[in-house]
Amino acid sequence: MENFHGFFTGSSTLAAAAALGHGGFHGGKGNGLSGLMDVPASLNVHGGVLSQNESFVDEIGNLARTETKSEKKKGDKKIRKPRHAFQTRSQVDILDDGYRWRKYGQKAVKNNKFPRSYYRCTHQGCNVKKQVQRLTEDEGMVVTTYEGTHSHTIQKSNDNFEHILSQMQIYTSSF
DNA sequence: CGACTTTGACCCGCGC
DNA sequence: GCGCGGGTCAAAGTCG
Repeated sequence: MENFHGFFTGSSTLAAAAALGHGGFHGGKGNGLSGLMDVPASLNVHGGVLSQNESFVDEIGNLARTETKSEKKKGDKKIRKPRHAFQTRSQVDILDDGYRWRKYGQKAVKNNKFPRSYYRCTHQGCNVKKQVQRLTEDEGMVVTTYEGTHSHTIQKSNDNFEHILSQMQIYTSSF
């Protein structure tokens, strides 16, 4: 699972945890979420928000889309950055992973009554994106999809996130 | 006043 | 070609 190299810089614990999930997540179109795998875990996020269930899915993105329009004119490659879906049971959409995110869009998605929010890492030169989406079937479930890899360290104090990680329990019996 | 959010418009790929 | 759906832009608004 080399794709998680550098993912969540400064917290190899989560990278290792994410490596547990080998999802058949067909990203992009259709009911991609149906391919998510559940990895029972317990976690406290944001100090007070309860999480009872989580799952990780990694995807080697192979969709035909370049990142920006400016690059698009010459970019003929169909290579896309790996995307990593992170499913969490939480009452809030925003999981504070230590990075600073700026919201740049929100769209209503089909087959889902909740909108999907698009965020970009505000660190200069870091074009990591993430999208946050709540499931219609279970509004307590939030899916966060990361795209790209952070090329810098976490700007905020790691303490909170490390605390979260320390409380994380990954059950590997399913794999 | 700077950083961030909101929101409608725009762009693009894809299926018909 | 057209319409639809997903993703992004950017101006205006909001907040600390």
